[in-house]
Amino acid sequence: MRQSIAFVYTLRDVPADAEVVSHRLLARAGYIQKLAAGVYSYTPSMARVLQKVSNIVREEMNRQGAQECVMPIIQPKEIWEESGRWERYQKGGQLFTLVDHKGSEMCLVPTAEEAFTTMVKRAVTSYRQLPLNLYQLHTKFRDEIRPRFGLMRGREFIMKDAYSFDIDDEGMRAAYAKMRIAYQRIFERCGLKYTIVQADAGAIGGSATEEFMVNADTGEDTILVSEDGSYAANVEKAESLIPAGEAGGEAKPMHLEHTPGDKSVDQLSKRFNLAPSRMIKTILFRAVFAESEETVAVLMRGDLDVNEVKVANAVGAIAVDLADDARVRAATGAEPGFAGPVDMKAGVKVLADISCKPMTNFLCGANKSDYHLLDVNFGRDLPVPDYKELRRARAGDMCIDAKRGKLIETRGIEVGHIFQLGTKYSSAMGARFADEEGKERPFVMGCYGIGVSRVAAAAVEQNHDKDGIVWPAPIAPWQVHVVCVNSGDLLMKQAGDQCESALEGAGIEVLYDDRANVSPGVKFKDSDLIGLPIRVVAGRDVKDGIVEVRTRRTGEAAKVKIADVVAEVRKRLE
RNA sequence: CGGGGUGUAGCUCAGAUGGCUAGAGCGGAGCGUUUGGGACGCUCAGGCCGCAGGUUCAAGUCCUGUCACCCCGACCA
Repeated sequence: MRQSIAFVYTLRDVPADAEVVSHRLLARAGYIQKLAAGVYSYTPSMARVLQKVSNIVREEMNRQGAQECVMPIIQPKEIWEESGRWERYQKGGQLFTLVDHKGSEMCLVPTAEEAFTTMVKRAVTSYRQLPLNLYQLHTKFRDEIRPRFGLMRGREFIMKDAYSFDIDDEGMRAAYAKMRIAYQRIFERCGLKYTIVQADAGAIGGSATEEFMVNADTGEDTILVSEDGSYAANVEKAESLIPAGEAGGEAKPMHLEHTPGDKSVDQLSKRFNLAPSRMIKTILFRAVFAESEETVAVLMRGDLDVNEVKVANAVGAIAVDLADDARVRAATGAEPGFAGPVDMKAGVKVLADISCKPMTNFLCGANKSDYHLLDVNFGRDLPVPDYKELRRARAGDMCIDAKRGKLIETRGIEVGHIFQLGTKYSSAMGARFADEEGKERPFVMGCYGIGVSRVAAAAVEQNHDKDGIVWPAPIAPWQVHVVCVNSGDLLMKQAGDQCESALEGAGIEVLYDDRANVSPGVKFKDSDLIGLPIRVVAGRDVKDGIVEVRTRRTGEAAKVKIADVVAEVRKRLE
């Protein structure tokens, strides 16, 4: 492709709204343009990158026996009501909905469990037709509460989504294992360094689920990894071992203490010279359900933090968030900062983290402004609560298997997520088949997503330098950038043309900067920015039949005869 | 949705206390000089100052509303 006629351009200035490096570089190098918040146009060069990623995905999916489909992007409300997700997604504010001319409600799909389940249930009636794994590469829509970071969190994005249909759990696990292998191969082939982590299933549902995280400091997800690397989990899911708290001793009588203004564990620790692990903090949440809301009080040992995802799962809520002051007052009858589990108002669900279980003679809020209770004991002063694992694991905690060492915190970009769904959708939607005994059974499903456009952004996030993008060769829009230093110089022009045709003849994709009247400096800057793996420069040495071949990542360059360009480029692409 | 902020040329931005015939740099067009790291000179084009009201002799500037976008927080491939 010749740059003199290609729609390839670069920007000198960084668009004001570009914050993360992938967004800045993709915009400056002419790969993407923003059309609306979280909505991007892909230029020809970006389309090539997306094609590369898509093809890798396709090959590895097909290799595992999955079959490609194309599903509607606009879907009727009905199937979403069948699965029960219309309400949930709308409540989350993430569903793009529209109404057609006759008043029917539709949505732009955020994911396609319903459509695939419907398609399969209409056509598959017997176990003999199973297993199946169907997928598509298509645009998805989520009206993100806050789109940001360019392609990283768009409202419209390209996703590969796959759905497996099996006879039983064993089949589902086998399908899951295959997808896990496919994903490993895909991300390796894309040249990404990644970590597989245990994850929370969120709105998709299901049991075992893992995320594929591209390692990047700018990632939005926090990951905890054991020192030996064998345990890795999203912080939403992570578990850990913690030192026992300070012992409280034999039960003493409970008493009220005046604690004016002391709302924090720190302040109380100082006032009573009491270790935070001797206190229980009571954190109030608003739990959102499909048709209602509830106040939930979570009891947590004073030196530990609450994991909100675990709270939501424990109560079966769509989401939980910190209660606002009004809700706190309604639940406790006191100002925020003095909430406690003793005599909590009716209607407030009380949960306790398991770390609270051994505690005796602890300190907690009194549900009375400026007062706390000391020497409180479960069973005597308040009912024994429902104990759950609600604690947020932290860096420095011991891995649940202590032999693996302590947990280290890193960050990642979620590019893939695989789920063992079970029969959540098939049961809800009446998707059944006849088994060997002729009995009707729901499909046992799995679902598997890869953010294709996000993979491209993550690749840039992980592969760039001060001058621009450094594409991993397998997903670069072209393999080689041939740069003619001065297209007005006949010899240079001829050498450039020769390199272009020799490389293309060898099946190597070439972007050829043949622009006239563009200074060499500009061409080199643009070339660095665009970031193709190999650069071939037709410059001052062409009079001797020599061009320069340079590797973008290392900057290492060699002078080679024009006749040897193909061989040199091939060597470097390996 | 809550909190903060910004809308002026294709892009990045400047335009105190209202006086504008609206600017700069970059980018673009033309001519010429350049040609191994965003080169130089001359000339030129380019603006419903986000939108709608209002105040005023006078509004890019003040007021009201509205829309869009960005940042910080709760959601996800």
